[in-house]
Amino acid sequence: MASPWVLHVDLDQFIAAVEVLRRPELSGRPVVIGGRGDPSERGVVSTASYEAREYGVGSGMPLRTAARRCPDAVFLPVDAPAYEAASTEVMDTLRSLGTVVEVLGWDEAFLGVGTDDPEAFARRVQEAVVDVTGLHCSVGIGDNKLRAKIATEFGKPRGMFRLTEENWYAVMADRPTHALWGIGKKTAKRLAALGFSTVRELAQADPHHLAERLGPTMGPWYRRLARGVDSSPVDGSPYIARGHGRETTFQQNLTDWAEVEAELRRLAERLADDLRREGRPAVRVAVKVRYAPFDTHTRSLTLEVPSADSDAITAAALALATKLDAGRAIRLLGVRVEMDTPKS
DNA sequence: TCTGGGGTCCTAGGACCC
DNA sequence: TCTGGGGTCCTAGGACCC
Repeated sequence: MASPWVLHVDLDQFIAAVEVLRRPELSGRPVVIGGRGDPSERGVVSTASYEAREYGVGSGMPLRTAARRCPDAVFLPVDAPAYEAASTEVMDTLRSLGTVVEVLGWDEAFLGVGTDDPEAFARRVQEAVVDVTGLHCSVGIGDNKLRAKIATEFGKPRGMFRLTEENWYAVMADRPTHALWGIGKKTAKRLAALGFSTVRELAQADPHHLAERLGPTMGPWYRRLARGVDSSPVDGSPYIARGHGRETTFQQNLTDWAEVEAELRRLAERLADDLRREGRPAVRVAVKVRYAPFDTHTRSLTLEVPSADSDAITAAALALATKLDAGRAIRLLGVRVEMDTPKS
């Protein structure tokens, strides 16, 4: 009888790999994709090729910093449609293997697989993906999604790694809590202040103590993460967004209020287009503002009547804008909408 | 380091109602 | 009069992930 396994498939340097595929002359060179591809502009690195990472360039880093660290890198603009097309090709390939596929963004997916040889299945996945798309991936093999996801890092690049209840503590016990999926820098710091710096320490923490200090939901959840416990199923049902947002960071801060209103109109109209295409009305509208230098706020309202109408979304955004500080220079503006969540 | 854009989920206070 | 407890909705903010 075949056993249930979770495979986490993660494309290696996905965006950079897509760019190199269509420009083979970039192969082997440091390539950095981010913003509009101009490292003198405001923007951050989306993905750096392995060659660029050698210079200390990584995701989320300001483009200016990346250019300083690796002046010889090729800088390219983000081309979302190209990555979406490549992603679709990858996900279709995964589905063709006859497994449940849960998509996690452009370059990752969980597979629910019944097999007695998960490594052999992982190899089949890697071969199918590279044959069809030319892209390489790493595979994490786990007895649940959490362990599969964490395992992938140990398989990179182009490899695989198995992480289960069996070897969980051997692999993870002495690592910082930050190594867990769902614990970021802020939470790791809070946990360290409570005396929990490693996965082992967090796993052995008193759950009541954690609930008291970190909340009744989050506290016990962090402890489960540290123990590698996760019972969530691999869910292959089509993704239904809770909301959509559009935002722009300006190369020069905005100080003219007429420009602020014009930008909000544009963002609201784009969102209304998205909503109409989906055939779902918005129930809430929010405006986001980032004043110079980096002070971010949101204002939101619930619509009296759910709507996907461009005028209604725009009117809501402009009404919210009256609560902004017209005297301050603005670095970023955004509009987001939330839809009604269909009850399952 | 001078900090994008697209998302998800949790928390917490106040309003409001019974 | 000076005081309840619970439930739900609204709003703002924050943490995290890719």
